[in-house]
Amino acid sequence: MSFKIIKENGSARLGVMETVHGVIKTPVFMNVGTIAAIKGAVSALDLEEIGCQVELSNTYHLHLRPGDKIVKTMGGLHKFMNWKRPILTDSGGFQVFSLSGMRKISEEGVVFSSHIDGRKIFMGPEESMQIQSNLASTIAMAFDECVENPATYEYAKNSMERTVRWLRRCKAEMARLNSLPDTINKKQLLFGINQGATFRDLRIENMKMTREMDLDGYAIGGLAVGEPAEVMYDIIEAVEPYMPKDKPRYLMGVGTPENILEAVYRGVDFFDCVMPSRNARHGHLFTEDGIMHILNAKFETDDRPIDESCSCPACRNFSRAYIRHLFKAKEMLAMRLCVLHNLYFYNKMMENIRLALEEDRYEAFYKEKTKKYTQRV
RNA sequence: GUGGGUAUAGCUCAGUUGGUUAGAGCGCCAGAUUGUGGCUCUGGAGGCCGUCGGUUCGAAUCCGACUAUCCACC
Repeated sequence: MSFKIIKENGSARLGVMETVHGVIKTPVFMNVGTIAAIKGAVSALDLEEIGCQVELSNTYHLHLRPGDKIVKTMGGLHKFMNWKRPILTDSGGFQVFSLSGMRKISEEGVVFSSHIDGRKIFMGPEESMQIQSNLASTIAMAFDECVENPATYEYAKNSMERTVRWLRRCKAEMARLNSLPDTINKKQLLFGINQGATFRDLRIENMKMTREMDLDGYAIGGLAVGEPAEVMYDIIEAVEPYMPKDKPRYLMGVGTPENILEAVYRGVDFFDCVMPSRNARHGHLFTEDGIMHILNAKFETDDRPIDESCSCPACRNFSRAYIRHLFKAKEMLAMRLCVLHNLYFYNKMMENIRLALEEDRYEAFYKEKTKKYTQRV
């Protein structure tokens, strides 16, 4: 693995990361396909067309179904879903806390009940690494605890320290797994995750300990969980000076186009978010002219595409009126077209961000786009 | 034509022994959604209670006629 910064505009960075599954140009948005498929009937075949560089899948979900051992038997995630480019697997830490009603956390790990059938499952740092090794993703995420917002200082501190101990165990386990003969991807990379809730000192303390471990990348987790956006930006600014310059930075689960523009400005390279795909399934679309609700009555006889400046499969072929009709009729094609559009928009936005960085005009670019992307169509 | 049933929101229907500004679900209109349970949540608009008349302090509710509609039988 190598990561190179090609250009800097203030804190914002234009970079290139080389992996065993190909090159990733940063800043990048990773397209979320939790269960090895993008929701909305979107396959790996479509991902190329909408400009996806990295696909993101989930340890927790794939462990429960079909089971990581089955994926390994099938030759790993890449072969299983027919996607040759980089894949990042989320560790499952977030899902353990967001999806399972019942869970018990200890130093060893977490006991939780499956959201599918309720059976009890244990997952700790070693289990998460083993699952991700079986999935054979390009990048594995460390197993962490995502603390709820708001959190008390004491809880956030204890949890953050435990996350660091878990990270050490993740690193050791990955080294062991990558040296085994039957491991599919022996060059699997590991990103650590910064925690500490909304407390600047905890975030910084955590980052100092995390960077000691010399990881392949550094993520900021536990944000965009209900705190105001200004708090999120403030935490990024607090942590950024302590993150290694020569390694990729990943802001987990973020966010709106505005959030991404602001975070790139503050030095973040990787993003992922369910927002473009989930909102697409509910008719909430992102366009160059702002946010559009395709279900609004005013689009009933609108013959124009969703976004007249867009070249996605939906905009090249279909009208607002037609897509609105598909939604009203609960036709799956409506979701598919809208998911394709929103992901195309996000990937194109990242491409435009990289172009602006290349041309040393990011600051003006992001201010102009932030204004446009937050208005309504 | 005869007998019986029904008539309340765009649709399907609740509505206590008659008692304030008549409700629900769906639909419609609008908003939310941030390391995904194809969800879920939050607001809003919308009714001359088929029509006319009667009983009553008071009628969606009781009575009569009419109209529409459904079922059965001629």
